[in-house]
Amino acid sequence: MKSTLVKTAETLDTASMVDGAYQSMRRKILDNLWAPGYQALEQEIALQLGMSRTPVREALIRLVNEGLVEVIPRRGMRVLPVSHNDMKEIYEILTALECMAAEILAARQPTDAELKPLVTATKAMQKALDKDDLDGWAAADELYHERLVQMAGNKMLADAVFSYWDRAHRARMFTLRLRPKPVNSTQEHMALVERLRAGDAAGASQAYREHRERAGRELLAIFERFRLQQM
Amino acid sequence: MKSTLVKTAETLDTASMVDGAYQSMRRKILDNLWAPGYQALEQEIALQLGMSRTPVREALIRLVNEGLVEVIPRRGMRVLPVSHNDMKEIYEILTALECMAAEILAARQPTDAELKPLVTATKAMQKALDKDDLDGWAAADELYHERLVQMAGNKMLADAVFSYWDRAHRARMFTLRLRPKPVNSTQEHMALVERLRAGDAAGASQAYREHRERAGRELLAIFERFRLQQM
DNA sequence: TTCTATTTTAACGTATACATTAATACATTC
DNA sequence: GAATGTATTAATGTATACGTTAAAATAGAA
Repeated sequence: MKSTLVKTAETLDTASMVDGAYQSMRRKILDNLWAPGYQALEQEIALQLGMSRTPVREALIRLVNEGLVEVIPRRGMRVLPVSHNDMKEIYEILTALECMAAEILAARQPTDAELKPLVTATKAMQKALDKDDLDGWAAADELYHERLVQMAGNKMLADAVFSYWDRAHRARMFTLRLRPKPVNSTQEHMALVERLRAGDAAGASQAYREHRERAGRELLAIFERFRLQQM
Repeated sequence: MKSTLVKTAETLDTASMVDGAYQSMRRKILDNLWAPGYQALEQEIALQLGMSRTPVREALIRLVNEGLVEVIPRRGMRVLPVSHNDMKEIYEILTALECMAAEILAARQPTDAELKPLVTATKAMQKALDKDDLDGWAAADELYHERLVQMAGNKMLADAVFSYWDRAHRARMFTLRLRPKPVNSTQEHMALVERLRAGDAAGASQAYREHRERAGRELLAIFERFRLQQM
């Protein structure tokens, strides 16, 4: 029972409580604090976040749309596990979209200056790899792909890619330490940069595709090796 | 001022009022009853649909996510126009996703029985074209593409495609009578079916791509010819 | 005991209430 | 008359109220 509803520290930084609820819940899911299968009632969440059910419900609608949770009528919301098949579907979509991004970018003949962030990110990957800093490697890898997708200039495409990344994020983090050390990644990334610089759309697309298909294969192989039905 | 809130005819057929509100608004937008730029307050819509603001708000969140409307703090919701650039972005995404669908399907070597719906739809297109029934042609064309995308078996990909179709729907309908009669469509569709039957993934993708890129070019050309900034 | 019928509970979906605040209208000053 | 400050209005964002109904619990019968 709250006497007054003032904005708490948790919600102060965001514009609205709906937004605060959305970000807070999304983070909990991505960081695996709310593991796949985790259930909670609207009321519980509202209490946890220090707000009423209304903004929580509205935030949940967004999360449902993004495929991160489901809402079961009297069971509350439930964090959706990602199945082997989900993973396959997501990687097919990402392959299609990111290849298109690479192609668009190559067709635009980006200058060296434009391409610099990609080179920088690749160097950071190599440096992290040399130090056996897998988290650092993953962060740099993500930055590279993020930049590349953004540079293509198709905002909707970038948003879609980011949304699918979110869904696969947990699995990617989980497998990070289970798969072979990504020793070829640096050279693959640089090769792609070369194609982009050369304005070779087909080559860039092809390079990206092989890169992505290998990543997808490795990830799905781990699912099978560890007999994971979902995660 | 309503004495009692009973379910009206409009909402009876749907599970929930949120769903009813969502479908009703979506339809109004796709059918251009709520034209691009149309504005309405939550309260007005609620009154129109015979419900309170709550389900209207929740339905609006979904429409915002799908990119059909925006909600401006004190101006109510507004139906989003689709700009020339939006159109370009949407067609790039659709090209990527639908080509991937064609490729996946071809790789699966679909049987003649499986491919039959595509052949049927193509025949319906030709028949409609012979009768100068453009609406019939468009419906059959849409069915063909819908089936193809569904047959690829990637549910998420299909959902994404449908969502982007929605956004481009008004523009497609508008240009239907402004562009050259689609005399090559039948033969292009049949050619694609042939590639699918042959299990030629690269060929299917390529065929789809040319088909889509031409459609995109024609549509964007009409935008320019008629000096449309948006629609 | 086990199965069925009934009662109770509680979570949700929706409606309503209310405080906040942007936008407008109005008044006042120079 | 223009510009600035104040009062009013009204739409939203959020909280709360409430009826419905699925699920759980209990009671009763076989």
